[in-house]
Amino acid sequence: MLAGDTLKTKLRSLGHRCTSQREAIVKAIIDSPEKHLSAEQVYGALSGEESGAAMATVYRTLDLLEQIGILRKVDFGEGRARYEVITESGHQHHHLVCLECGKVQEVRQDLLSALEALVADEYGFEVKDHMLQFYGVCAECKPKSRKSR
Amino acid sequence: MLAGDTLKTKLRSLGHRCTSQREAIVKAIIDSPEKHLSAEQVYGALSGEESGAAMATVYRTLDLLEQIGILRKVDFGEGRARYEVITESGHQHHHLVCLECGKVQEVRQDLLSALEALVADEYGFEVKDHMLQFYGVCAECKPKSRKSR
DNA sequence: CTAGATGCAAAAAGTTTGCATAAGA
DNA sequence: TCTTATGCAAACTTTTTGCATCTAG
Repeated sequence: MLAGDTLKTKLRSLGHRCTSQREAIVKAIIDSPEKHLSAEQVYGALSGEESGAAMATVYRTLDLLEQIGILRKVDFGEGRARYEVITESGHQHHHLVCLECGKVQEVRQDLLSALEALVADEYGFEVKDHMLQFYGVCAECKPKSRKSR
Repeated sequence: MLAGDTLKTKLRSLGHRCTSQREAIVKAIIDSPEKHLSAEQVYGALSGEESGAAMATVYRTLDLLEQIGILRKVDFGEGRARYEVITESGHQHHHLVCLECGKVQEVRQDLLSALEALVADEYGFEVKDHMLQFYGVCAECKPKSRKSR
C-alpha cells in the first residue's frame, strides 16, 4: 500500500513538490485505524506533530492528492468528505456503513466487474470508477439492535 | 410513481400537515427532467410559483420527506445533497454519473441482490439499503472526449 | 534563486436554527 | 382555535481563496 517513495515520485513527476505536510497527510490516513479520514480528522491527527498543517493546507493537499490519483474522495452522506488511499489493483473498494454505530467496514472483493460490463453494453457508458456503499447494521450492532428496535 | 394522494396520506398518518409547499416540492422533483434535485434547484423551481418556499422550508421539507420515506437523499460527491422520489419496488436505483457533463442517468435493474446476500453471509452485515454510482463518460460525451483528451 | 507551497484570516457555499407570524385541520 | 409550518435573518459547518511569507529543488 503505497511504497515508501511512490508519493514523492508521483508528485515530482507531475511537477509538484514533496513537502513534509504532504507526506504527513498521507501517513495520517495510512496510519489511522479507520482509513477513511475527513479533512478535520486529518488536521487533528497532525496537530501534535512537528509537521502540522493548516486547515487550508489540508484541504489543498487532499484535493491535489485526489487529482493525481493518490487518494480517493468518498462520501457517506455525512455532510463532509472523507479520503482513502488508493491501493494497487483498482476499484475493489466497497463500504459497509453501519447505520447504528457509524462504523465503516471495507469489502475487498471484486463484486462489480460483471456489472460494469453490462452498463457499458446497455448504456454505452464508459465506467472509470464506481462507488458502492451498503447501509445497514453491522455484525456487532445486530445483537444490540434486536432489543432496542 | 407516488399516487395522487400518497403524500397527503403519509403525512397525515404521521401527524404532519400537507401544505402547499410540501406538495410543490415533491412535484418539482417529479416534474424535473433530472429527477435528482439539490435544495437550491428545488428552491429555484418554485421561485416563480404561487406556492414558493423559503430556503429554510425547502431544507426542512426535504429532511422531513426523507425521514418519512418519500424521498431519498443521494450524494454524488458534489458538495451538496440531492433528493429523488422513492418509487415502488425498493432500492433498484443506481446512477451513472458522467464526469464530463455531470449528467446523472438512472439504471433500473436489480444488480445487487446477489451481492447483498453475499455481504450478509460473509460479513454478518444486515443490508438495509445501498448506493451504487458508476463514474465515467456517458454515451453522448464519449465521441467528444476522444479529441479533447 | 525562484516557482510553487504554506499559514493566516477572510470569504464562500451549503445547511441549520430561533422566533414571530401564518395557516392547516 | 390551537398546534404545526413558514419566512426571515442570523448562526454554523465545511470548504475555498487572497496574499504575504517560506521553502524545496
